[in-house]
Order: sequence, then structure tokens, then C-alpha cells
Amino acid sequence: MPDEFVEFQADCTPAFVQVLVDCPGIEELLTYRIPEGIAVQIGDILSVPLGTRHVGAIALHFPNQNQIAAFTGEVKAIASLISTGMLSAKYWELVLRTADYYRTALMQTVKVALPPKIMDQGCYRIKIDPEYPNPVPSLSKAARSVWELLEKHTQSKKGISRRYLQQQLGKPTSSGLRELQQLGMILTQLDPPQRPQPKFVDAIVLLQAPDAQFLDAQVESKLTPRQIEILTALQREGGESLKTEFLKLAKTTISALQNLAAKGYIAIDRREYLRLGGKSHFVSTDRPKQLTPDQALALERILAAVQAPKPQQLLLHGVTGSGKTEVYLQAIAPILASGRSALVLVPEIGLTPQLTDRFRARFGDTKVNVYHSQLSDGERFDTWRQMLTGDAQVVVGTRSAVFAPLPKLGLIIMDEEHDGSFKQDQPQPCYHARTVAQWRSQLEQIPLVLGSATPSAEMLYLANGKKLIAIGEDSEISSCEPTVIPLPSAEIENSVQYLALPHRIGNKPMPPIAVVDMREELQAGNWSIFSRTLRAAIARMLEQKKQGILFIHRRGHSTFVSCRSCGYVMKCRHCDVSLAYHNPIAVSASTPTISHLRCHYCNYTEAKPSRCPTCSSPYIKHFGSGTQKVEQEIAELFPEIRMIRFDSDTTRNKDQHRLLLDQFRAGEADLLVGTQMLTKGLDIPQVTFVGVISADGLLNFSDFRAGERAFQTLIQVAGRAGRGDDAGEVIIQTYTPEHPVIEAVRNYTSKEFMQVELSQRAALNYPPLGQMALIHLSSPDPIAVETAANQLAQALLAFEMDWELLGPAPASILKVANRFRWQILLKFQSEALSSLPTLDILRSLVDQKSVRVAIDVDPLTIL
DNA sequence: AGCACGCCGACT
DNA sequence: GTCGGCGTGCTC
Repeated sequence: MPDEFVEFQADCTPAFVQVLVDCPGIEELLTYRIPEGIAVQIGDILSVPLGTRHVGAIALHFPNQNQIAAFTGEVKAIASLISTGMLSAKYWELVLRTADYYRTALMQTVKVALPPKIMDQGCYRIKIDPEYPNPVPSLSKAARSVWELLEKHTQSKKGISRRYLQQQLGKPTSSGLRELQQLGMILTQLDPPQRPQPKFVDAIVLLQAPDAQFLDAQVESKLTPRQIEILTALQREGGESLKTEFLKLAKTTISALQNLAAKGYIAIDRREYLRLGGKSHFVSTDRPKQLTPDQALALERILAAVQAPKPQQLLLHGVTGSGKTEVYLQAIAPILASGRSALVLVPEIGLTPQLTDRFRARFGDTKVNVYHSQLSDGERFDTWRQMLTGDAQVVVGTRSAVFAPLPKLGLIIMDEEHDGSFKQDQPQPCYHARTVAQWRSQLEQIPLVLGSATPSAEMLYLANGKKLIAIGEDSEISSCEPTVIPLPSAEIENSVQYLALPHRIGNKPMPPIAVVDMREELQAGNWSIFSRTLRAAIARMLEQKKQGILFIHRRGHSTFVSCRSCGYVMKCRHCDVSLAYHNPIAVSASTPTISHLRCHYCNYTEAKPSRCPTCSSPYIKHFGSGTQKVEQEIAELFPEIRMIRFDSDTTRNKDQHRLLLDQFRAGEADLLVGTQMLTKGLDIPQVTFVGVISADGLLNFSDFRAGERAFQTLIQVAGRAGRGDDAGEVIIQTYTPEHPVIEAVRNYTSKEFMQVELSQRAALNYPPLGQMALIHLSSPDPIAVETAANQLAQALLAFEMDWELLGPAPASILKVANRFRWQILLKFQSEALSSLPTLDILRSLVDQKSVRVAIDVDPLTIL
């Protein structure tokens, strides 16, 4: 999209405006007349007539005379102004970049940035006219199907939505409805949009104080003692109070207040009440803590970056328990003091209530706001508009908060930078909050601090100046600061300072990690999923009345296949990835119906061997034991033990996390048994023991990032142990103790591990050295997707662009929610990104109507 | 996304 | 001859 599309000058009341309409398929701007009495600014959200209905739109450009003259058709007028002052120029630039990079239509991208439902237009609701005489005339097939569906829903007063009808009946809906409408059999009404609205409350404001003079001479004042009481109560409240609160406080009534208002002593004002979420729990106040030398040095660097009006990235590599949060807090304090705001991005707010609480405790509730998808629509809407005021504040939020509209942004912090939940995969665009944050730091000329105990390969690569050599010195802060000579802009973008916090607060040691070779257990006749070492450790933990965590990597059905005797893992012969086990289900024309192993990169398939190819043992099988099984077996071994299971089954509703963790923290259980969720920012000082049932499920994943992710997960899990006064202990069970990931975890040699990892990726041109985009196709019809995938691949090959096409291949979990999924992988160098087809182009290349297409630029996994 | 228009086959 | 299916294209 050309830049000239957008102009952000505040013009004097123009007569026409060009808008981007909320209608798939219309990417060009449409021109509308601005009616008298409506002042439209660029960036405003509007409602405009389009065809027969009204749609949301964004004002982007005031056309000049030529542009107006160029359009000869009818020009309609804007229907209404929905919201004003939402989009600034820089902000718009960020959205444009996101849309372009992730190859997604602009309007679709705008919608992920703005609070939800803001452009909703309401919907038509249809019901049977109760006055229509009973005998139903003969109807066409379409009309009859609509009628029958309506008859099923006669109990709903408002009728059923057009959208629902369309969903149930498909194409005949329109003609059927028209027919019924003409016969006068149905009633149609427009349901007002469920758009979030500002909430207003009445406030009582003191205009004239009941001063001493009046108190002395009550005759003259015309005030009753009760009225004076009320006014005094209001004065105590600082001269202002919300009506509902004040009525309770002063034990008075509305009529009494109205009397006072009539006499001019008080005013009853309608004013907006902001619904701001995440502030229900009480937190005590907190003061800045003494920093360790490492922390102080890191803080110094961040503060220096804050001073410089240029984009900078700082990678804060701090081991678990090294006090990264304290560094963030002290970096933010001067930002707030200077009247600017800070944005703090966290992976999942539900899992890190402690972090939010610390910000609230340090800066106070009025300065800290949260923004995430668990807020209600009203709360999101209000939080959003509150940010636009420009008040200095800290916004703590998840992925979508990267689009928080803070006008005076001074610093962006991304905590747990490596975490996968920063990447969006559900609706397009599949953006990565880290990437968007990097652009934002450039556009705003402000620093971006990325913190992690296990930095991503991407960030380590950048911090290393895009070289594959070691980063810095052991245990020392080093940096790859840009040189004094101005670098070309592309290089400035990528320059990253590396800051390390290699020691835990109070110099507590990292917990020692013991690796148990499960093959030896097998040889010793122990067929249980628990090694003798692990069992002993749990027994010891119980005896000492300490607490522990058991980590299970449980993933649905498709797992890896390995030999229980020699540890051999089945690998693809064309790619360096392990093969996934597939159940013998015939799902598509080209898939075999026997148990087989498949590579998800190249679609190479082979039958599942009955014996191990290296040692001929028959004990070659697929693995995977879930939390429930582990919980059950632990209960058998230790009848006394008190356990809490912590996985997506037990934490379905939103407060469950906090509840279970609070129970555990209160010592109501000895052992926490859970999945991935345990890795995220969980800080429970009493935990001394951490056990990993099987690291193999993490290691042998057929994905190029499997090693990196396994390393990060294991280090994060291990980091839960020994944060308190007592020393920690970590036990990792595996069938492949010699695996480089296990070696690296055991020795905490992240640097060396990542170096090898990066050089392997370099050899195959995988990210972060090369780039990838994954095209997803899905349909309820298995044949249709497969055909569409092949067609699309053919069409893309004909493009003859600078990319490598892999596939099409069925997705590893072929069927999800009754949809069959295929995918095409594109590998390319970053220069080629802008030549990638956009989502709209991809869709136009697929004719199967049932097939949905999506594109994921920089996919986190290619499974 | 909706709703036009317009082009073909199965019927009064 | 006409009704009604659905493919194609436009919406300021």
C-alpha cells in the first residue's frame, strides 16, 4: 500500500473523505461525502452505507479536487461517526507494516489492533410474523427451508439472526427470505450493534462549601442541619464523589441531593466511568530493592538507552531468579517520572498474576493498567481509550497489547521474550508481538528490552551481530553496541545489546540437574515410568516436608517412536527430523491405511517397523504418558502424598490457575503434577524438587525448533527449584541422555548449545538465518483440501520467485475440529518477503469453496 | 459479505 | 416460452 494513501494533517472541514471499508474484497479506498455537522478527522472510525447495508470504515485520506472529479458515480454520505481520535500517524504506520509483512488485508489487521467489536454494525433479526394467518401457502424450496428453521425458533422473542440462518442453510437463505418478506410472513428488524459504549455515572460535585459563616447563622443560610451534614460529608470526600457511593456514605437520598443542587450548592454531573480490569486483588505497596552489581549494570545500560532518542534493542539474559523484574521496575520509574509511558508485554497474564501485582504494588493502581483478551469488551474499550489520553502509565499486557495506543511511549519491555504465545496463530494476521515491538521501537525511536532466562535463537543471533560465534564472556556483561560510525539503517534496526544476569539473587546456586538414563532402569528390571532415583527423591522430599513439581510433556496422540532397548529414534531419511507416529486411519486418498511413520517436512512415509532397525529389539514403540497416568501411579507409590494436577484439563476456567497455585503455595499439597504451564514465571520459593518424567517427548519432535524449545522448557522447569532458602534438586528422566539438549541442560551450557543449533540452522537455511512462510489449507472435505493444496503448489511453482517450495504435505494433526489440513512451506531469504503472495492472492488461486486458506509468515512450528 | 445481473437447464 | 438454479462482479 503506497504511503500517499494516508495523510494525517488536520485539514479544515473538507467535504469528502476516502475511507477503508470493513468489507472483505475491497482494498481500495471509497469516497464519501461528509454531512454538515460531522467533523471527520483522519483515523476516525465511521459507519458508512455500502450497497444495501452499513459497514464500519476508517477515514484515511481527504481527496483533492481531481480525485473527487475522477469518480463519476453516486457519492453517498457518511452515516455516523463511531469513534474519533483512535489512530495516530505512527500508529497507522505500525498497522500498515504489520499488514504488509504478514500478507494480510489491512482491515483484518486493523481489527486485531483495535479493541474488539468496535466496528460492529449490528445484525438483522428475523422472526415469523405472529399475525400471519395459519395456513402456509406453497413455497419454493428455499423459502420452505427458511420457514422451517424459523419455526424451530419461535420461542426466541427477538428472532434469529440472519447470520445464523446463513450459516445453517447456506445459499438459499437470501432468496428464501426475500420470498417470505414479500408474502408478509416474517418480520425483520435491525438489532443495534453490540459495540462497546462508554459507561457514564453521576458524580456529585461540591460548588459551595458550607462555611463557618453559614454554620453560625443558620437562619440566613437557608440550609437545614441535615443539608449541612451532607455538604460536610462531601467536603470530606474532597468535594467530589460518585453518586452511588455517596448515597451510601452520607445515608441520603437523591431528592435531598437534588434539593441542594437546586440551591446551587452542588452539581450532579454525568461523567464517564472507566471500566479498567485487573485491579480487583488488593496488593500492598512495594519499594525499590537494592540491586546486585549485575542488575545495576543492566539497569545502567537500559537507562542510557532510554536517554538516547533512537531505536535500540537490549536482550536481558537473566537466569531464573536473577531479578529481571526488579530491573524492569527500576527502568520504568524514570519513564513515568518524565511523564511518559511504558509498555510491558508478558506471555499470558493468567499465568503471571504475580508480575502484574508487582507493578501495581510499585507504581500504584492508578498508574498501572492491564490489557489482555480476558478483559470484557467494555474493559478493553475503556482501557484503550484511557491510554489515548496520554497520561503517563504502565500498560501490562499480552500479545495484543503491542498495539496499545500510548501516545508518549518511552520504553517497551517484553518479558519471557522466547515464549511462543507472543505469536498469534488463530485469526490472521499471524503476527509475532516481538517483531511488531521491534518495529514499534523503530517508529517511536525508543528502546525495546527483551528479557528471558532462555533467549530465543532469533534474539541471540541478533545480539551476536548476525554471526555464529560465541556471545560475550562467561558470567560477564558484554555488548555488541553499535559503533560510533553510523550504521546503515537496516543495521541499526538489528543492533542488539546483550546484557547478562548470570547469578541468582543472594547468590543462590542454580539447582544441580541429574539425568537418569531410563535404558539402565529397563536393564535393571524397572519397567515403571519412575526411575529409582526419582522415587527416592520424592520420598526424601516428603520426609523433609518440602514441595516439588513433576513435569510431564503430554501431547495428544502423535508422538515419536523409539526403541526401549537401545534408545534409537526413527528418523526421516531426507530430513534431520524424527518421524511422527500415525495411527492406522485412512484419511485421504494418498495415505496408507497401516501404522506408519511420517516426516512432516517432506511427507516421506514408511511403515512402522516391528523391530528396531539397529538392535532388532521388538521393544520399539511410540511413547507418551499423560498427567493423569502419572498422578495415578504416584498415588499408588506414595499413598500419603497430596497432589495437585495442573494442566489444561484442571485449569479450564480463568481463576483456576491462581486458585490451584495459591493452594500449592499455602502448602496444601506436596506435589504439583503438570504440563507446559508450569514453566511460565511460576515463583514458589518452597519448591526444592523438580522432576521431569520424560524429556524424550520434548526432544524428538519433528520440527526444526524442537531442540531450542526443549532446551528452553527444561531450563525453565529446572529454574522452578531452589528459589527459596533451601537448595534445589532437579531430576530429568530420558532414554537419550547423550542428546545434545540434555547435555546442555545438565551443564547449563546454553551458549554452546545455541551456537551449534544456529550453525545447524544455517546449514539448512532455517530461521533465524533464512525465513519461512507456511500456507495452511483446511476443509471438512479431505479430497478437496488435498486437491486444493496440489493446485496451489502448482500455481506457486509457476511464479518462479526466489523461494523454495516444500510440500504440499498433510499437517501432522491432519484432522482438527473436523477439518482436514494440508500445508505448503515456503523457504526464502528475507529480501524475498515482499514478493510472497498475499493472503488474498492465495485465496484467489484456490477454487474449492470449502477450503480455507491462511498464511503464517515466520511460523513458530511447521508441524 | 450481500445483492444484483445474467446465463443455462427443467418445467407449465 | 418461463421459472429458478447458481456463477460473476460490484459496492463510493
